Amino acid sequence: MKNLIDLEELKTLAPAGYHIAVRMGFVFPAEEHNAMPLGWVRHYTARGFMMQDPILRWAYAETGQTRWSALKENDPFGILDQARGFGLTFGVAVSLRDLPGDAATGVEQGSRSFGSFARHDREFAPSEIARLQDIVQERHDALTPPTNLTEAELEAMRLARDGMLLKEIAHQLGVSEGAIKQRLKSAKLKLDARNSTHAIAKATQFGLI
Amino acid sequence: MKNLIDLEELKTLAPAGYHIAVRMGFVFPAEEHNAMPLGWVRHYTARGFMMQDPILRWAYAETGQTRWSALKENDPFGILDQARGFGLTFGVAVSLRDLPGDAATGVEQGSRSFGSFARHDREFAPSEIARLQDIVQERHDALTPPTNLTEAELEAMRLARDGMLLKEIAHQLGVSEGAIKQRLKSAKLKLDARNSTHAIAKATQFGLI
DNA sequence: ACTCAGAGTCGCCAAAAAGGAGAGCTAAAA
DNA sequence: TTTTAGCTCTCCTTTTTGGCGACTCTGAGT
Repeated sequence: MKNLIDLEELKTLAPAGYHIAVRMGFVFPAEEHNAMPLGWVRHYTARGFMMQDPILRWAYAETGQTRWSALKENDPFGILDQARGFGLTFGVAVSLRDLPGDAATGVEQGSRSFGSFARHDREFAPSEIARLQDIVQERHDALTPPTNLTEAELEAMRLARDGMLLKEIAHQLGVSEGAIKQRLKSAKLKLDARNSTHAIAKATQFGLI
Repeated sequence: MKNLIDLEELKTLAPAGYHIAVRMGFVFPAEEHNAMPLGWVRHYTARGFMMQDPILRWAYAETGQTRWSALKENDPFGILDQARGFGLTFGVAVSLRDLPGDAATGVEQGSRSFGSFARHDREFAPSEIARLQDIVQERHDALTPPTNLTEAELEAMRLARDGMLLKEIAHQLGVSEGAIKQRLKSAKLKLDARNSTHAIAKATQFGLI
């Protein structure tokens, strides 16, 4: 899937780094964009900060926007202080979710997306925060998975993903090669993909296969 | 990539459910297997339990094995009690990581994998726990990514993943179509893949592209 | 009961794309 | 120097794709 995020704009809006997680599932997101400083990522990962991170804690619990500075009292491990040592001085987080039962998305349980953005020099302006929220919302919407793929189409894609030829897939599923072509063609159409490789990459990122 | 986990065996070992995350990145695992009860997943997700989950907290901080019953004193939100209402009565978690700087894996920062397993009727036996740890370790090892792919090979796969034709990729990168074929061929060899679609699926799951 | 639309299946054909073998060329490592 | 890995190219084969039409089945509406 093409990266639809304007990386230049994000680099301008959050010059010190950003982290975006789109459509969280049970525990993990459908897509992740991580441009936090490498030193911070190592520091953070090595210490397992994830479970104490006040930003993630907020993002899982709330919806809307917050400056990191508003989370200070909820940071017993001083993670925000340590982040400052990596140029992550001022920050803002946005979090959003589908409405539960939103028929348009076909997602029963609304899924959540959030982003965290940092700069070194000053607090974020309200207009910048609004734009960042829009960016996360756009990506959230872009990853709304199609729900009309049939099990036959998904199964054909699963086997193609594992490197099988059309004739092998056809034999394994007990149908003609033409039928497999038709299934993949239909899947490409539904996924708005240019070829089978593209369709399979998209379906994988959607968590469909 | 084929699912190499013996689902039947897991179903026998953890009849009430299991959740395995292999090779965590910053926030995101290379692979996730979730067979927890659907009701529990909804309950858990809707309430954002992830950030308070004593099992995840343990898994991010420790290495080895632990019974859920040993985590009770570290569960202020009573998540383990609530899990019991979904048949998740007895449980065990295992967590493991590469040694930092392990040359064999080529991973600078050792990555972490963990699993959580549940049954309704009794505590897990030590031999069962050992077997579960082996299963997670096997999967962890299976997902050791190859490190010898060149940037040229990765770039060709990225563009192919996004649906571009070989001639388009060649034009965009300013080389011949034959060169792109050669790069993909080399990538297929290194990834032990049967064709480009397979190679791209593998590279994606390894987090290489 | 009847028609209609849509989805799924299949075969055929021609064109496009991908894959495979082999060989030359270069730069860096042993 | 020899070796090795990476890149490039050409020629040829295999696979995939797109377009067409036809058949079946099912469910919705008339």
